[in-house]
Amino acid sequence: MVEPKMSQPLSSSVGDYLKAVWGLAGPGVAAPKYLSSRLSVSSASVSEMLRRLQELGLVEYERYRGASLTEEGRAEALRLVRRHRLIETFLLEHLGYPWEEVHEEAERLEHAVSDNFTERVAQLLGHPDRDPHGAPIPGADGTLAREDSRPLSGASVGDRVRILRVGREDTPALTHLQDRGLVPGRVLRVEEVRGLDGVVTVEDEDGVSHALGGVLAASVLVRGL
Amino acid sequence: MVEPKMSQPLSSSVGDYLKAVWGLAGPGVAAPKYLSSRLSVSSASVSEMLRRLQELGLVEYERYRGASLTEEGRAEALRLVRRHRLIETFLLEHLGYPWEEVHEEAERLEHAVSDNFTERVAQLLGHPDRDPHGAPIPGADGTLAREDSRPLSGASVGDRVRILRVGREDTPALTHLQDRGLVPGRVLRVEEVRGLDGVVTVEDEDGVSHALGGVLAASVLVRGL
DNA sequence: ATCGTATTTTAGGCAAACCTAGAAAATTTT
DNA sequence: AAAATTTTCTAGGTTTGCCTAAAATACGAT
Ligand SMILES: [Mn+2]
Ligand SMILES: [Mn+2]
Ligand SMILES: [Mn+2]
Ligand SMILES: [Mn+2]
Repeated sequence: MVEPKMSQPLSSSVGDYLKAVWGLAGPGVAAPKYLSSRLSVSSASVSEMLRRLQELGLVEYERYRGASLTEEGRAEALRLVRRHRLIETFLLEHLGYPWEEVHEEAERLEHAVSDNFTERVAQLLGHPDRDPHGAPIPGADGTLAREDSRPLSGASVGDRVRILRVGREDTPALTHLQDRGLVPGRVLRVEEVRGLDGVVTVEDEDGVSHALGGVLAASVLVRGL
Repeated sequence: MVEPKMSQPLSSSVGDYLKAVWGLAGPGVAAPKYLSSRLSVSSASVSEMLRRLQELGLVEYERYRGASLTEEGRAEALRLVRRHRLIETFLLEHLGYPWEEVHEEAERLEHAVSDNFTERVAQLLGHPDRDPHGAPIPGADGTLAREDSRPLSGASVGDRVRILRVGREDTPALTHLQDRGLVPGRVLRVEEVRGLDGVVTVEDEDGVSHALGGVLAASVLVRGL
């Protein structure tokens, strides 16, 4: 149990740090270096913020090692992730945003909307369980569906798979995949997995072949058919 | 002409100050006292901010008198007002918010949404020209429709009028009016305008009478039928 | 015109987020 | 096991936005 401590609402910065810790590590420890590059902030800023987050009871922090979320920190991170993913879905389905642009807008809106807004959007959307990128949407109660997907980079030649999720959020990568129709729901057949450089070649439902570099292939999460 | 000066996006605080100056004064001068009470901020903070706004070229400021908007400041204020009013309309019509609750949520969201978001919402709503409180929505080009309404407090006994707009944004007042059906569009007959205390009594379309205090009556804007 | 009150400004502080430069610790390479 | 490199932390500084207390100015009333 954690002290209630009736805190004032947390800032956008605090929220983004918590999401970043959660995003990498789940229950594990996020290194300062990772947070620094992920949040585009100096390591000095990270050190300072981690000390403050510990002060606030949101992370456990050990100097020179990094930070992991407390129960309270995890709850706050999941609350933001829920907002983020519902907002993305809303932007796509109701405002006609292009698939690759929803993330950026959601990154700001997630800090400005109320719980009231969030739940009304959830209702409007019919309580979806995945966002436009295939990521599971945490429940209002903080539960998160288990993921049974595997990276395309680990598939074998001949596998027939369906894209379940795209684990990237930068616009260039999303645009690239979108242009080739490599989005959640698409069915692929694996033509080649090259050990040398990790390039994976797949054929889509229309018989078109696509070659993906190792890093990109690792972020395309699939499930066998 | 004002220097371009390619500024980074303005903060929420700056935006709310600009809206407050615009809200009172139009082209006139807003006194520090007014801004202080409207924004719930100390007069010291107001002095400081007005100096900065002048520095940024957003207001003209004369010590001990107050501030008025420059062209650039006015444009920014109108941009925010447009967002605010479109968001309110959206919250009411698409998310089912109660009439009296839309303002508060819009006050935060107006600072977080992009122009892209704003214009997509405008399109979704069919480019409305009034928000749920009857206030005109500025165009994307910064134009604002002329208002030909008069305060109910200035009406004469026997007048038949239609509510065009409610010029309040605090939830208690809005709830009070909403409960009595005194919202934009409603038609009323003026039964009494009491010189002594300014109380105005009106009869609505269902034959129900309502007495409004002078201040409240002044914020109900009507047009003769 | 002067007094008293109300308003506004100045002075001095504080907290949140960021930064750069340099010191310290950890890790990897030789 | 040193040395070299990388990572992290500390020190000190900046900007934004707020505050209280006290001084300066303006205004309204005698
Ligand atoms: Mn996203
Ligand atoms: Mn964010
Ligand atoms: Mn409003
Ligand atoms: Mn606002």
